[in-house]
Amino acid sequence: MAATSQVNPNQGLFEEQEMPAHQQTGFFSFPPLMTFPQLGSCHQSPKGFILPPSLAADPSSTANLAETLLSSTPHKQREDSTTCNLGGPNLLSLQRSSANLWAWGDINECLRGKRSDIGDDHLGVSAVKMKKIKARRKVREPRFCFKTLSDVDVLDDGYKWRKYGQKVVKNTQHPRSYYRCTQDNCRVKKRVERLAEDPRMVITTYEGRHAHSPSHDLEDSQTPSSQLNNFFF
DNA sequence: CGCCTTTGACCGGCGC
DNA sequence: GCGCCGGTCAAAGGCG
Repeated sequence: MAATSQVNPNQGLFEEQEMPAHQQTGFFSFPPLMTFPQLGSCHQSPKGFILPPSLAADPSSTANLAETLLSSTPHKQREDSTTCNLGGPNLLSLQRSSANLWAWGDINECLRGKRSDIGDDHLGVSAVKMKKIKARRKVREPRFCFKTLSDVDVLDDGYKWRKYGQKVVKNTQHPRSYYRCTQDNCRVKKRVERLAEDPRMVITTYEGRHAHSPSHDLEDSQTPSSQLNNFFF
């Protein structure tokens, strides 16, 4: 896919700036229209990015886009959790919480569509719950997740992964797989599972940031991911 | 032989 | 304190 234009680096994808009232629900403030080299344009809705059909239909491109989004997150915000709200097959949105809430259970419920008000979930938690969350709060890597319509579980995001575990989680028919980046000194992990309601959808959750370029770069320095990463930083 | 997946065991957090 | 659950470990086996 040819790039029509490039992202203005000064836009600061995840800069916390003049958040419109209607977006102050935990979502990052995105520019209204994002154009990703080689991936095409993504219009922004109050809920996140609306992926063009060509992009939404391509799992690899979606994975690359998600990686790009995390790559462009300012350091101070990477300290927070960044999760993806799954509003639909073509919607990719990232959610910020004010604390590093390590509550996979919440995310999992989000993924299963059991909650419609994800923003309120994080912003309106009870004091008791917050206390418990803080108690279990640890220094964790930034993470985000997204879903993709795909026949294959592992999307080609340009990195090389090694599977280190598989688990059947409660109330799901499909096992969850755990992967680690094979690169030395890279502690990035990802989880892959199928959406309970729609097994055609793959839920991919990334944790951490790669300290290296995608493995494809070793063979081809002109890959989209390389361009994107170099572009943002 | 090296790298990978598989899979049961183990561990720690959490709710009751 | 106990049991459940998710996440990780590590041994074993497969594959190129």
